[in-house]
Amino acid sequence: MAYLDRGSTTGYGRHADSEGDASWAELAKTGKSKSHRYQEHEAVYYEGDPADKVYEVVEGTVMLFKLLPDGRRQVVEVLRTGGLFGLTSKAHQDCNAETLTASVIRSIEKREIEGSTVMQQHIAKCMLTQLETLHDHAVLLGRKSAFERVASFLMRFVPERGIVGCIGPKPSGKDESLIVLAMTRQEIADYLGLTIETVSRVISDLKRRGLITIEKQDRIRITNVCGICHLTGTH
Amino acid sequence: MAYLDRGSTTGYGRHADSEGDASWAELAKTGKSKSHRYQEHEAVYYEGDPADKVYEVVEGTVMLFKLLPDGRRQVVEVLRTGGLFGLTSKAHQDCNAETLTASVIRSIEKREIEGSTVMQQHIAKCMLTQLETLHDHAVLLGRKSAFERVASFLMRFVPERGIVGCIGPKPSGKDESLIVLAMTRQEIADYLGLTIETVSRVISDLKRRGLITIEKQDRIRITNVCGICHLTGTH
DNA sequence: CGAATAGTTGATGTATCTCAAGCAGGGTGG
DNA sequence: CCACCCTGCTTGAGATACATCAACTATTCG
Repeated sequence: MAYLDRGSTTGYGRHADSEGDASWAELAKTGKSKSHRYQEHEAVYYEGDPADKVYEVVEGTVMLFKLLPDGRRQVVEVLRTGGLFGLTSKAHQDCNAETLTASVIRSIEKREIEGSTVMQQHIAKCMLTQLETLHDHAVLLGRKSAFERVASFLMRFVPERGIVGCIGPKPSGKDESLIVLAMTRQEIADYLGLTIETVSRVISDLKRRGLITIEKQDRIRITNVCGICHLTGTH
Repeated sequence: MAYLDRGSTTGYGRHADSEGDASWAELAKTGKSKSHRYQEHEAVYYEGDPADKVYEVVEGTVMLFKLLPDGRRQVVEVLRTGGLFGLTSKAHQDCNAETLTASVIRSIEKREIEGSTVMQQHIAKCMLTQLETLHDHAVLLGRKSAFERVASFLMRFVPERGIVGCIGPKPSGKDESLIVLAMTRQEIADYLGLTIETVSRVISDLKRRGLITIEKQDRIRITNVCGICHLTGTH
């Protein structure tokens, strides 16, 4: 695997990297990493905690967020299987980390990593993807309307669509996709820099326009993927 | 230098890392990196260009920005001496890179880096800082008011202040700082997710309140650093 | 000096927030 | 099993911060 891979086509928002898993598995065998099971909405660490470990989402979903003194919250990253977090150049965590769903998280002492080139390269690869995701998110937060934010958010869950070179719906029939948000309205709002009411209104409106149907609060069926994609502002 | 340094106290927005320079200088000696001088507001590369090099700001300031199809622009990073860019996991650049001031930029082919552990560690260190900066910026874009955004922006230029453990003004006399923005109002607006008019109004208001004085458009004297700091929303 | 460019200021519009009430689903206990 | 409650979500009415549109002013540069 090349250090700065020039051939990958990792999609928007995907942090997983199957190639890299080998190195973690290897470390796990040597007993140098610890896995731990977390419940839904359980804190992994808090901003300011000593930052001596690196964490990997083995299973589940984790969010990183920051709080302002008056209670305003911004979710800065949402990590899925394969995502790394706890990465910081400082002695203390810069974010809070909390599970969104029940999760399994593996942690490794940072000093263990110093010896492993493979690990370092895997971490570098993950950071590159995170950097790109954060760039896209800055555009979303700085320049997109509420509709565009929610549409972009929904498209994150549709694999192989909404990315460069998207070929549109399969010629065969329906352009649907069932997605599981695994986030409350409040978490979505804090991720998209909106209020819970605005998120709710936009979703209701998309429903009214026949672009989506709500199956169960956090399970949404996009009945017109292309329609949602065109609302993202990116295309 | 530890891979994931647990003792650094690099300040907000500072990407420079004097320790790492040695490795670049080393590569420069071997003739594997190229330096190039750029004018003010000259493009280094465009979004979609092949991403086969890594760049370092040797001197000057560089911004990375993204464009939406309708022309909306978001500046996603502002890099100063020591900052690295062109880092991406994909085959193509995800951003546009343009100088803000006349600059000297060094570039290295990505494949040259694959052999150098020192280089890789330096890059990793820089990415960690960028990740933290982008987290802070997400909070700014997602949750801060126009006043808080501009105040936070101004505080970026005041070294050793507005960071955790800030001890306030020196007991001796004035709490001043002269800063050089090196950005037009439009660039500031596109960085802060605002319009040029809003940026202008906020700056005028800060002037009216006696917190700053404008010396020359992009040279601002903060006459009350603590006052500005308390407007950032972070403290 | 005058044109071109960048920044400021004012008047008005509107997208999103705020505040407040109502609704739905899921679990609990009588 | 159903009434009740709790929590999360939705919807409405009104307020507001910021954007937009437009005119004006300051600065830069030939």
